[in-house]
Amino acid sequence: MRGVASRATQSSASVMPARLRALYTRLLEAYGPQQWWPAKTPLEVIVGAYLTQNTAWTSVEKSLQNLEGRGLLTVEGLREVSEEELRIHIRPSGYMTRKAAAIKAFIALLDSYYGGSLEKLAEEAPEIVRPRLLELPGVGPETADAILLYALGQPAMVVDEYLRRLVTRHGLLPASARYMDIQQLALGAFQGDDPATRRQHHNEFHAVIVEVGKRHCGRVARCEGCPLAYDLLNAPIG
DNA sequence: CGCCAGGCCGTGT
DNA sequence: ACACGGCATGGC
Repeated sequence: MRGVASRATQSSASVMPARLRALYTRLLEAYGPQQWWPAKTPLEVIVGAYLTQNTAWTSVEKSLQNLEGRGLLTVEGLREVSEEELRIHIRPSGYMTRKAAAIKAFIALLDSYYGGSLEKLAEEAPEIVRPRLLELPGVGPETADAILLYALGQPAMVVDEYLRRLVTRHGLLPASARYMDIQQLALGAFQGDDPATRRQHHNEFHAVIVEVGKRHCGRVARCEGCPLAYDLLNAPIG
């Protein structure tokens, strides 16, 4: 017997996902499908996911071009390049020491468990892949889920700072909500859909959330060009 | 100039 | 378990 708190939680468990889905629908109608991730290959998605950690995407693009121009945006290229040289190429995206080591560690995982094949990695069950990714240096829950969803085609749900603000500021979850709390809520918003549709919604949700964040013009004041972004992300708490 | 960007990690309570 | 600072660089 768990009392009123339990009943309140169970009630929230059904209504909050519906409210979140309504917010998602508004965003999608306002901004349109985003066709994410902005990359040509799964490996480019993965490298981009590392590089974009706390970093503007424009900076990531510079690094990706540095790698692409030298033929290093391949598994073999990243395997053969020295970590020292890799640092130089990814320098525009910051944290070059950590990120170079992290990317090297991913290639090492790919080689030791999957024969250097991203296809084999994608065939592995996400329940196995996610914890393996999380053991890697420089991979937290958001990077792991971004790789699962956008590079490996799994129905993962990415929780970023913008989604956290969306759900807390609209009172769907308390400000103390953790990553997995928010992820469970977001997964619940689409659990009625068939798997393929669900994966597509997960894809578009994170994509449109980031698009809103990009257009938001800073988090303090209302921006003339993006009133919807302000309303959805900077809504009064509760 | 100061703040921020599509986080993660080590350390101190 | 949780808060907090450091990590590097470039854009605005």
